[in-house]
Amino acid sequence: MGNPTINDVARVAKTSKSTVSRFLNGYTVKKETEQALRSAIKELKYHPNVNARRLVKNHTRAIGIVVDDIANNFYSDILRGIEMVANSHGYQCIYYSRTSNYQGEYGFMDLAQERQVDGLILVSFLKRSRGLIEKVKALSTPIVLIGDTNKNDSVSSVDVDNEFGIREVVHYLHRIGHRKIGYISGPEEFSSTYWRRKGYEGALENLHLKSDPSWIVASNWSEEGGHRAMRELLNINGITAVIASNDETAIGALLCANELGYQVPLDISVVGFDDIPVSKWVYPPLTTVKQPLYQMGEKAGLELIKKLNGEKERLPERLLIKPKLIARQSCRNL
Amino acid sequence: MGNPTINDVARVAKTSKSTVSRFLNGYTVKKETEQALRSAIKELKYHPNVNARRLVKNHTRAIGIVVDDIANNFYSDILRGIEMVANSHGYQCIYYSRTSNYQGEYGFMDLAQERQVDGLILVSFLKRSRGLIEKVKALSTPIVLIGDTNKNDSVSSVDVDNEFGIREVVHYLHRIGHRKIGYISGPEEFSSTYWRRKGYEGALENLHLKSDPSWIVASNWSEEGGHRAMRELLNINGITAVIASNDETAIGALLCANELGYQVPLDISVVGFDDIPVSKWVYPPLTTVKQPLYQMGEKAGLELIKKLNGEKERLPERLLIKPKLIARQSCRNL
DNA sequence: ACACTATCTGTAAACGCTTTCCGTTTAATC
DNA sequence: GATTAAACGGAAAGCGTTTACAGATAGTGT
Repeated sequence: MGNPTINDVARVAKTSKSTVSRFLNGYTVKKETEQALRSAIKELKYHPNVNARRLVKNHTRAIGIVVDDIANNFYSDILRGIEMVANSHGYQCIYYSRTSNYQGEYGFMDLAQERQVDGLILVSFLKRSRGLIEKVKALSTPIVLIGDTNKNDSVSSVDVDNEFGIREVVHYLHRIGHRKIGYISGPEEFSSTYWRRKGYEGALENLHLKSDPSWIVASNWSEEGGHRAMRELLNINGITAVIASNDETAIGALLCANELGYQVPLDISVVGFDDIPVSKWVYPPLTTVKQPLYQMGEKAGLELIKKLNGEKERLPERLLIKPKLIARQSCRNL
Repeated sequence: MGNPTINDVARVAKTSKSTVSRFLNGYTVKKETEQALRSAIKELKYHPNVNARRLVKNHTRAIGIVVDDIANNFYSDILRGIEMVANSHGYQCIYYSRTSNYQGEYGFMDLAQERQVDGLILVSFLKRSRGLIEKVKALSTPIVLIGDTNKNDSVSSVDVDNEFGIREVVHYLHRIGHRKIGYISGPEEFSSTYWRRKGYEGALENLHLKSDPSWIVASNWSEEGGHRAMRELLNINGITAVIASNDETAIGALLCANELGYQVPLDISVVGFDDIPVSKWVYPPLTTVKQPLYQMGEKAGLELIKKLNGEKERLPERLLIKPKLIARQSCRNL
């Protein structure tokens, strides 16, 4: 009827349950007992009850990965990265989708508080609700954040080096001859908007390129927003390239240019940021900055596991991963 | 130091632990005790230890959702559907990604055997390894399959009504004037290949349309395969439409037609199957059959929950959900 | 033969909860 | 004031593990 327990295998292997337990946990037992144990386990189809084990061990060897929405596969490489390092350290991953869950946005906190997981990785590129960080810090569970985070959050986090990424773009454009470069910025509430724009402005200054406030137009990271912003930028005399602070915006810009009779990259170059899957399918294939998602996942996983392995009181760390420029066909050599 | 337990709550609320437990499990208690309990719980930040509870209750109120690969978001609406009904019945979902997991392809079976979940939903459109079904049937855990399944698997499953879907396509094409229709079939190892082709042949017969074995060309559900198949089909004299048995193939066909100087839909109409996200972005936007993913998820979740709720010995059921034709611009009215 | 480690094994308590049993208190109804 | 029903307390057993601790067994050197 019920499932076989450790007692059952002790009985058929003619030994005690502590020996069985020890064997199961990797302690050495005599050759003969080992064989008896193995055959008993096979015969009974025994599998340890993980709930009992977790109860006494007071840890689960599982980490919770909470995403805004499982249906959003922008993250998928991050998840792969986390799963990779988690598994190789003996941890299981369990996923929690914030938006689709009826316990609501904070439901994931129960995962930790009810001791279903040992630690949490929170991956989110959406705007965080105010107070999320505070709530999360109150958790006694180790946690690391991936995504749009601030320096002073005092929670461990990993993010792309946004400033570096855009700086690379400017340098690239400069190298291939561009001198008057426009910029489509993102929504102010994201710190990555700040850092990306800083990368743009810093690089311009570094290269002694001219700059002008009117060359930066604010937008909202949507295709339609990119479209509008591009129309403004196209009015600027002598502009040869525009950098959009994300790919959707860049695609909107592409579309706008086309509609207005500009040829990309002949008449104007455009570059994006993120390297979302479609960016290579649009026409022309978009030059962009690839977010190092897999590595971000790895780093976050590693950081969490370090915390879990005794280094509990380790200070919050903020890891910035350098992204890579992917040159495709949306920029012209001048 | 440690986490607060039910005993602590009892102590500060000045009641007994059995009362606390009863309260936590939804039995009615006096108004005053309820208040005392609530404030004690809040004060201590008490959260029940789910592992202890699962141990004694011998169920977890969790269902495992195993997918081929979390990174593949073709499924995402299925997942949403499952999560929706699971949550509304008090079940938690935990995801397991087969390919990315180091325990290997069958690692998900431990989820059940170690009693981490009460039931399993296996969603897979990839080719299943031989023996998977057998292994899964040996599990004492309730299970339902989503995807490419056979009638005689004797496991509950839900799938699209493939035959119906393609039949709809043929009728649609017939209605707008097409009479000579080609078909690009899929890999033989999928039962959906069989049913879709059956839908094509059946509809032709129904409508007293001419048919010919050479109008059906086998392919492999890849873009490149669709490309090759289309080249053959385009040689047939007087053909006005071709049905591809999935969207990738259809896109390959589109590309091929373009390269060969045919205009879609002017010179030839093409329709796909699946309604993958890109299908609306290609040129021209692809007419296709939308898989009812969300509903499939719902149905599967419901079926599993029925099994879990006592109806354990219910016979395996096979649910076929009717898909819907999405008419876009890749077909011409003749 | 002996003592002496070094391995291996069994006993029992513990983990945090649910549940049952039963006797007691409290409140509601007539 | 008597009767009934609802809520409660306390104790105890049990869920399936792990883990001291102490006991047994084997292996070694004298």
